[in-house]
Amino acid sequence: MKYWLMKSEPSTYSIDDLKRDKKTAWEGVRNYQARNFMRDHMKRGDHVLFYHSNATPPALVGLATVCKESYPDPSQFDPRNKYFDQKATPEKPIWYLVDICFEEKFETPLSLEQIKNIRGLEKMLVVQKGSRLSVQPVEKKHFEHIVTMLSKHKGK
DNA sequence: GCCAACGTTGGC
DNA sequence: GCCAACGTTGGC
Repeated sequence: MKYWLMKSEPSTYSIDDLKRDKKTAWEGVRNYQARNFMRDHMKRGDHVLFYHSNATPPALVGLATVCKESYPDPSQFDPRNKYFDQKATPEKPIWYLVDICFEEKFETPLSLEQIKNIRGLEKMLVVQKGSRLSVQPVEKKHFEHIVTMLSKHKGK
């Protein structure tokens, strides 16, 4: 079982959107490192911290799970899509994604500012300066720390 | 293979 | 809106 953090701008796709949809395809990731995590390492049942970037304040806002393992991102083949990639073909896809399913919206988000100031979480990738990765691994101890603090389903 | 120019991310 | 920190592109 692995743990991840996925970023989304709430104006693009928020935790409330995921709550409504129950499930979503994580389209539009165009960074190789993030792609590799999704394509090669994210497994069904892995836990995901949902993060709002470019938000006021930027914060962890909920939990999701990986509910479908990697497959080619369909948006790369669609010329009308903003994520269209001319170099990609269905025979040779470049970009991959996973589906994630809604688990929980935190009653109280955990802001980036708070994470920086909580002893034990200050080493998380997301608070490192210049960490722009939109899909990133999270250490088990960090995940559990956060779930213990925020989740209704503590310690599962 | 280097690296300058450019584009993007995301906190502030 | 600014800009630092990255990642990507493409000429050489």
